[in-house]
Amino acid sequence: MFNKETEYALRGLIYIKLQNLKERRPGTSEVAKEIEAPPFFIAKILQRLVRFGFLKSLKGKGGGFFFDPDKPDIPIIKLISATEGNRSFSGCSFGLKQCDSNNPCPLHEKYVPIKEALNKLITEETIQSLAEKVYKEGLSLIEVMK
Amino acid sequence: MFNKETEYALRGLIYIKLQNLKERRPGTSEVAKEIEAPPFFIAKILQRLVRFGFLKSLKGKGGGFFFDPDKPDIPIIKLISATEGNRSFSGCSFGLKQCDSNNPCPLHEKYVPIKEALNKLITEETIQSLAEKVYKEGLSLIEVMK
DNA sequence: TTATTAAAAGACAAAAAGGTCTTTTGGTAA
DNA sequence: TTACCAAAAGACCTTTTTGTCTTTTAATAA
Ligand code: FES
Ligand code: FES
Repeated sequence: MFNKETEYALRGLIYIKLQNLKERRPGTSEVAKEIEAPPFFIAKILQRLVRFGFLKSLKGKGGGFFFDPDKPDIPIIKLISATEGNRSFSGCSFGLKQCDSNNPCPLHEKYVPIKEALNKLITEETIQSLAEKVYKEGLSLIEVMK
Repeated sequence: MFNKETEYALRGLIYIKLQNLKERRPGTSEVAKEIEAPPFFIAKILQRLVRFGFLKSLKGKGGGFFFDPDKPDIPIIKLISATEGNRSFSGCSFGLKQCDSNNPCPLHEKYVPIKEALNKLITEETIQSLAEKVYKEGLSLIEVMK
């Protein structure tokens, strides 16, 4: 569905948001551990997210990552655009250069509604809304033994 | 959506099916040209499809690729399993090791219906049904200038 | 039976994705 | 003001995906 970078970014951002609510600013190694991502890789990904303006960071003792409380919520479509380019479900499932009802592929008719549902999902849900869901419903960001 | 190999395989198989209906057996270079795929790459892909049993082939003069008329239609989920492994939309969008309603990710609830629609699509449609659609509706397998 | 044709096989290579590590820079706190 | 800490930057590596090419094998037709 999404690539690894997007998955780690999603889980990482949600973890950071959750910690921010507890007045904490987690660092790269904590995030890596808690979302089960490769430590150096998540470090690089979080750096990129800061450069993109999704996150803020502080160096040195007590440093770490946090959300700017003044900024609006981040729809995950924005995250996906940043991590994988804006291909976000606009393309043709069949490989045509563009998905166009004037030149549809044989999957077009049935695929378009699915694409629209996906686009709706990633437009409506935000990092913050997902974090809230995790918090309220006690969900896990990693595999859990039952 | 799908990877390149799957896309080329899909378009290639449909093109071959369409030609078979006209009592023709296209070869690799014809298929490559008609679906706008890299010639050596589609050659390799078609070879694999023959090994998987999706297609038959004949060497030498008048040779080429064709479907065994005695075999049942091929649902595209089978093609996808062959080209990309059976990950076919069973996984978690969030990157959890498995998509499980007992340990759902925050996207689970809204993602599951989409996944089901996708699975329905790729289970119901076959190479043959798509070829028929292309034939009946005069669709194009490549980009078209209008 | 020989020339020709076209797929099969498999080595090779470029590009992208995924991941690791070291060095530098900018903060914090004692 | 120094010692330490943690992110930033960027080089480097591995694996997977995508693509190319050469050689071999098998079929056909003259
Ligand atoms: S043209 Fe292929 S999905 Fe729309
Ligand atoms: S658990 Fe993530 S999609 Fe089902």
